[in-house]
Amino acid sequence: MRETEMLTRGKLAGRGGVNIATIRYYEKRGLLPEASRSPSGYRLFAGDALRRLHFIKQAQVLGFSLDEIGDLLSLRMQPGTTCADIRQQARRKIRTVDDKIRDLQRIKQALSKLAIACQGAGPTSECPILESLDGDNVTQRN
Amino acid sequence: MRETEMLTRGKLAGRGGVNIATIRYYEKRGLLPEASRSPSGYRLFAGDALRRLHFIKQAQVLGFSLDEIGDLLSLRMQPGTTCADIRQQARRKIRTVDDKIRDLQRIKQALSKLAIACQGAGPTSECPILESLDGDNVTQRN
DNA sequence: CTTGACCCTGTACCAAGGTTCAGGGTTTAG
DNA sequence: CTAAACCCTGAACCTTGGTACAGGGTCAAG
Repeated sequence: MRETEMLTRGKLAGRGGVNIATIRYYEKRGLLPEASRSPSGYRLFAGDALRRLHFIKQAQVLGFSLDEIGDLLSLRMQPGTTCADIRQQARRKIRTVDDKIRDLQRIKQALSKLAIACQGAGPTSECPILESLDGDNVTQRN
Repeated sequence: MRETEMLTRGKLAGRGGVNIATIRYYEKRGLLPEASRSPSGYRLFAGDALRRLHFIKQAQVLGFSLDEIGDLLSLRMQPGTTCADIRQQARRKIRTVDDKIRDLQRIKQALSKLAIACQGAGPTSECPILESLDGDNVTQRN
């Protein structure tokens, strides 16, 4: 293993595609590890912080809140937890992910149906999106 | 078709599982149709408002913003648009939905891998969630 | 040895999505 | 006829997830 390159806050932000202030914010929230510091007090992040940052951003797009993302991240990391705990947590998350996927597929189907139903060149209002999109047979967590 | 039952704001909120104030808020944002009013000024929603409310809540869980949900809803409804417009919009949405599904599947896989890797009863830190979850080969819209 | 591009901190501010409040009518059960 | 339980409005307030600012050090190029 070669010495992982250390990143300043600005570089980490740049590579992660986020605002520089966001890094400080995530660090404060515990989503990024507290960076070590240079003699002059500059943050120095190890390369794994970048991977974490990517993960956070990805999960966020999928509708996980920062708190939930914190949970996901801490599945690893916890010093007092057993593998069984982690397995259980992971399975819980898998279930909610599955639910989301199912709901998205339903939406997708509805949209496709709409696109197909809408073959003509006529005016709208022949295009019943609501009728296909709803129906309350839908996952209702929360 | 029997007369659809009219719902007051409170009933609609109750059946939709949302705060009563939310109804007013959605109405103002144009996500719910403006309700007709009783002689004394009480809102009266038709049954279709409840279906819409369900749809909004569902879509929200999936990471759509209220603005995007507004777009989805207005795919129908627009008086000036042609079917071709709608088809195009629908296809755009389908693509973003597909992306979300793909990302979720990636996360799910990672979680499954974690659950499997974590078969033992040992202590944590043998459970590398980050290692499986990331990898920057991930959809990066925004 | 200075100037521009960084970095530090604490604090203020912002947008989205709601929720609560104040002040006031309405309706319905007892 | 009155109290509880609704509903109305405008406006203030709250949480989440950031962003921006002020006031001040640091470091690398010229």
